[in-house]
Amino acid sequence: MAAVRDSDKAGGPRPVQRLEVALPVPLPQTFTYLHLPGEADASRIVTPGDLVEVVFGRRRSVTGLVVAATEPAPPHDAAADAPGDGEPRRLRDITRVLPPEYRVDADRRRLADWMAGYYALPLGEVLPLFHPPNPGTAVGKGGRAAPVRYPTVDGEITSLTSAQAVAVTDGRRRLSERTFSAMLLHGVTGSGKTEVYLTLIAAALEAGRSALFLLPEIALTPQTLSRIAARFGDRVEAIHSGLSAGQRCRVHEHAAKGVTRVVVGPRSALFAPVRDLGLIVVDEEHETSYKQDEKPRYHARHAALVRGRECGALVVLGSATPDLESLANARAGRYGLWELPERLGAPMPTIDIVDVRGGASPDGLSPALDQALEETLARGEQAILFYNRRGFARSLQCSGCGAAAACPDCDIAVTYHVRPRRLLCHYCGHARPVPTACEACGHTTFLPSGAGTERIELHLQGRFPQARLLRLDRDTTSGRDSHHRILGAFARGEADILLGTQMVAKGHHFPGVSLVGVLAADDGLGIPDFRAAERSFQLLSQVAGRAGRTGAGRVLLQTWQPEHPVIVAAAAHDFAAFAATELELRRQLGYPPHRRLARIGIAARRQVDAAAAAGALAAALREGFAGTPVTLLGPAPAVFERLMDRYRFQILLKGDLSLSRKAWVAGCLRSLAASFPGVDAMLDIDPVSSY
DNA sequence: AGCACGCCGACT
DNA sequence: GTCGGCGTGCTC
Repeated sequence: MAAVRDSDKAGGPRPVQRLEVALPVPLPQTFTYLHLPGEADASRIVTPGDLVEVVFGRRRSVTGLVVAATEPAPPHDAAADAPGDGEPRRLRDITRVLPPEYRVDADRRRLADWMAGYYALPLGEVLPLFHPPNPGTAVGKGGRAAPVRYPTVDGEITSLTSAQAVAVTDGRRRLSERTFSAMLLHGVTGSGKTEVYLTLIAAALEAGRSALFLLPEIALTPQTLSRIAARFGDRVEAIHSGLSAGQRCRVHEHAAKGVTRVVVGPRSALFAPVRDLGLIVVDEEHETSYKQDEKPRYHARHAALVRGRECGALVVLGSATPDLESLANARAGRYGLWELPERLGAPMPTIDIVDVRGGASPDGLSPALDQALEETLARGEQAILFYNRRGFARSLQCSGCGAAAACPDCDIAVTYHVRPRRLLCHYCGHARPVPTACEACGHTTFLPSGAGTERIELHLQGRFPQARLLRLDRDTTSGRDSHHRILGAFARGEADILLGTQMVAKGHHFPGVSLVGVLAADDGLGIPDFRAAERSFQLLSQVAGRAGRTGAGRVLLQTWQPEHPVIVAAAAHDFAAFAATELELRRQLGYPPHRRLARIGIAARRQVDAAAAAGALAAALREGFAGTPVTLLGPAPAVFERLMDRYRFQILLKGDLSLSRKAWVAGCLRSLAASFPGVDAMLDIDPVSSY
């Protein structure tokens, strides 16, 4: 591993390159390595953009990005190996140069730089998004990745409605201009957004360009993939969670070589190295799953707009319930707007609000919903019931002292599950048997309080014993593909009732469903988050959209707040009314989209440590932001103050943070960790929730 | 972030 | 007596 090979048999030392390499570690600097072109495996001369494999610290193999490289030159003086001043240190050689398919080209490099700056991260920390794990390990050559084949779907729609045609015509024109533009495609459920996407993708391909099609992982159903495969055959490949590292490498290489022209996948698919990118589709653009909830905490929708800008592509954001930020951008003229107001084939379902005040039963079905369900089943039609809490009961209360069984690590009541029978913490996964006696007072009887899908399932089995019932929640979808299996079985009419959590709301076409029942429509409204209303409206609209897509459909919203503007607007299919009310509220409170948000989380094993660090950080930030338009809120204990045996505090920053201010905040967090050992701090730019 | 070194509790 | 908990220190 010596940098200088003075025993070269051809005579004279070999030329060496000095490389500045960005590595995936939370350190701001790059690292210097040496490379000897033409060594062992005839490795080539390296230029910025190449990926290399290096030994780093005690790690055998880390993938890094070359950000600077000297010309190959004979290694002469020892100073070339030493870091300028101070203690001279022998530099390490890189282990390997990855094949050219893995180079980060100029467009993607600009995206990486933007992400590093915008999210205040070292370049190396966004780097893993840009290549598959263990790049270059794909075995075999030629051939397509095996899992791309899906059965094709017959009866493709070939004629467009006039609203679709407007979008497609405008989109084609924008594609032909080969400059960046962004469009918001606002189309109600069943209005044919997908047909617009597919037609535009076809147009991009005709023009010799490539396309990226992003959608939430949960929407990556065999149904969806079949439809895309039917249209684009072997020019399309999908990325999803089921792919092995080797398969991911294969997709990556095909995209880089220009064989694959369309890449479909969840947020991570945005970084696929497709050539001549002309179109990026972000379907269900309001979905919060586009925000990654671990480092790097980026938003794929935002990053998609930047990638589109960097390569002159058309970016289409589609939703039935656009994110209010996207709506504001469209209204401000930063995005164009296409609207598909009409549902195809069937009218919008009628939505009735059912006031359950005073009549709440633990089983969750009002007389009105019970009757509607009975009638639906009698007609041989299908129903979906939505209740957004899994388990049997929200908590298990001691009937002696009233204490609810708690998680030892989270200061949260554990949920009572019947199958299997246990107490489960929904935050950390802690599970324990149901106690025979109260841990606090010794009483031996308990009260299951608050409903869950298991309890409702039990009730339905008793009430409609002849009905075939499927339950869909995280507990029934633990196995591979069980999620798709349950949805597929229901779509084929193999069950009469689908009961579940928000999983039942997400993009699936159920032709036989004529009734949707929402058991607690106001459930999400009490969440202490500024986006609670928006989430609720989106969820209610989405689940309502499952009803009657081929015939007459009916939706019942059970609620304790029948006059709540979110419930009223959802029942009236009135996105505009919801948006008007909510945007005004956001304006008054200074929340997005009127002002931007950044959230700082501080966590420590001991409460005093977290509190002290949060206080010190807030004081430093307050001082730094004095006289600027940035407002600081906090520090305050997080909504769930203790999770996973860690006490959590938070600070919110409201207002536009310049790149340099973000970098300054990130620096404050790093020095905080240094002066408060055992304290973790993280910065979340544009958080998707404020707690 | 890994990954290894280093010093205090409950077990074969 | 050790196995192993996670504090802390470093990374070209």
